[in-house]
Formats: sequence, structure tokens, C-alpha cells
Amino acid sequence: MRADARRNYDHLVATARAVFAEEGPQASLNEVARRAKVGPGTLYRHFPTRQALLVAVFRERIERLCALAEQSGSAPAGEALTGWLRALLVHAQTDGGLAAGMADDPGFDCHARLIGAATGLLDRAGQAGAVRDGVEVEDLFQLVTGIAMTAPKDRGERLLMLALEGVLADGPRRPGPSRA
Amino acid sequence: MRADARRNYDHLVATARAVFAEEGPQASLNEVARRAKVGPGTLYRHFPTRQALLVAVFRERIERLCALAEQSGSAPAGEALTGWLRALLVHAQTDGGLAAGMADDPGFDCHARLIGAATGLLDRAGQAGAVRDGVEVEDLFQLVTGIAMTAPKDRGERLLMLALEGVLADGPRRPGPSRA
DNA sequence: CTCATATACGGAGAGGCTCTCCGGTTGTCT
DNA sequence: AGACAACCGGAGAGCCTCTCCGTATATGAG
Repeated sequence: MRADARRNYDHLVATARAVFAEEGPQASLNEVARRAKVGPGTLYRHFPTRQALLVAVFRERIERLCALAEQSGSAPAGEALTGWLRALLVHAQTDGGLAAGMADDPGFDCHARLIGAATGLLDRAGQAGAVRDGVEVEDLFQLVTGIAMTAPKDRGERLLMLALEGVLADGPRRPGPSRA
Repeated sequence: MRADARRNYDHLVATARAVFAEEGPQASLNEVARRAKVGPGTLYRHFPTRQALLVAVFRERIERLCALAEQSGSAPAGEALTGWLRALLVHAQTDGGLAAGMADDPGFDCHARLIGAATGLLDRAGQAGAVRDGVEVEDLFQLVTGIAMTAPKDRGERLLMLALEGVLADGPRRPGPSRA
């Protein structure tokens, strides 16, 4: 990769981060190019799709989340899982586009990495008996991203807790979500 | 309202219903006008915003949901609530746009009507002790619409049940989502 | 240092979308 | 029938996405 290309690439990512933060994930890519003082062609050559740009922008944060999952080996399994899911929620809320991205394209690199991180935590929690039987990683992701997309920011955490602890109150738990 | 205006209005709603069903809620409004053999001006005069058109399209179904809520007075409170939420989920999945609509504009007519319908069910379930303390109507809506937006259609029901019954398995329930 | 060449850049432009405006048309009421 | 209000259509402004290609530049070889 040529030096000027690298420069443009980095500058575009930084600019896009700012623009997405201001205007949300559906912000105009033209605007990104304009602010980065770069032609549209340059932007689209580096990032053929909006997704590609989104991923580049959030990659760092995603990796931090993965690292967080690995570090939380000391905490009790259940708390480690819920704590991480809360971090994931905050992330998905901040970078609304990522939630959409994860939902849109299941065969995604960043999606796979997050799934991997979550799998470890869920397995551990499962072995500790802290999680209802039959819960899958995808369940957790879809709940978190769904909450991030529709709920106002200040209600996200409340909703996550509700989903984790359950809405219904019918005493002893049934074996699992058997209707699925 | 003049007769030709009424004709155009109805025809636009019918066309829009078909187009939205085919291409999702972000379908081109131009396309709707074109298929309805009507100028763009006509469409935008009748429906100033995309929301307005979406609401017109789904109004019938929304009213059916409200009626359903009122009819289910005979069933046990808990089952009535979960059954209705399932119907709401199916609806939100089918008419993806509605989910977005409900999330986008809180001061909405159709939103208010659904909230009203749900409030009745939730109150009854609350009095019967079938619902965890502190659960609000908005919680339920945001969970359902979130699930509808992000989860694949065939996993929606599974996720709703999971959210209602809870992901965690830590025996006796805590008093409520106190962290909120 | 110079040159050749692959590599990358910029921006014009095609095609589509949203939304507005207004001259012409068509219901409706007397 | 005639007049007036209501309504329609579509041209067009402004924006967006994405492509294409002539031009400029970084870089390795000589």
C-alpha cells in the first residue's frame, strides 16, 4: 500500500468516525469525503460499501470488547456475562450503525469476532448454571442489538436487565424456551 | 374531500401496501407513485411524510390488534398478555416499517392506540401477579419492536419468549429491575 | 538523481430519490 | 351551463450513491 493511500485511508476513517457520531450511521458518504477533502472516488475505492467503512471505524472498539471478554476470567461467570453484555449494549448504542451492520450481514468479520468473545462467556456461565438452558449466543446478540436500535439511550440498560431477568414472574422456572 | 381525491387516496394506500410488502418500509415513494399511475405531487399532498403513508397502510391492522386486546378478557391475564405480544411481534415483523415508525415518533396516533391496548393487558396481568414488579408498557413495546427489527423472522418468537421468561437462571426472583 | 511504471487521486456525470411549485384540469354547487 | 374551488401532473432543484477515466504522484530500478 502506497504511503499516500495509507494516509488517505486513515484520514477517512477518522473523519467518518466524527461524521457518524454526529449524524448517525446513515450519514452521507459524500459528506465524509467532502470533509476529508477527498474525492468520492477515493472514498469508494477504499471502502466499497458503507459497511466496510463502518467496520473500519469501529474495529478498534470491537477489539477492545473482545479483550474485555477475555480479561473477565476472574469474575463469577454470571456477572462476567451480564457485565459484558452491558458493555456491548453501550457500544451498540453509541455506534448505532454497528448494530445495523451486525444484523444486516451475518457472515461478517466483526460479527464473528464478537460472537467468539460472547461464546466463551456464555459457555462459562452455562457450566456455572447461571444461564437458562437452551440460550444461544445469537439470542443474546439479537436482544442487545434490538434494544440498542429501538430503545432510547437512557432506557437501554433497564431493558437489557429486564430481558435477562425476565418479564414474567411465574415462580419456578420452566426448563427452557421450549416453544422455539 | 372530492371524489377523485378519495379515489387517489385509496388507490395510493393499496399500492403502497403492495410495494412496502415487496421492498420493505424504505421503498422508494417515487415507485409507489409510479405504480399507482399518479404524479409525485399527488402522493406527497396526501401523505406529507413517509410516516403518514405507513400509518395509512397499517391502520387497519393496528385496529385489529386493539380489538384483539379487548376481546381477550376471558383468558388468564398472563396468557392474554403474552399472546397479544406475540401477535404484536408478528405484526411488527410483517410490517417492518411500523416498528421503525413506533420507534421514530413517540407522539404518534397509532403508537398511542397500541400503547392503550397494551396498558389494559399489562394492568390486568400486574394485578394477577403474573408480571414482575416495575414492568412498564414501554418496556414491552421496545422489546418487541427491537426483536422485530433485528432478529430473523423465524427467531422472533423464540426471542420474545426468552425475554419474557428471562435469560438468567438465578433461582428466586429479585424484586425488580432496580438498577433502572 | 532520473526515469518508468504501477498505483492512487479527483471530480465530472449518470441515474435515482425526495420534495416543491404552479399551470392546467376536473369535480361540484348554484 | 358557468364559475369557483379543489385537485392533478410533472418539471425541476438539490442531494445522494457509485463509476469511470484522464491526470498526478510515489517508488524501485538503473
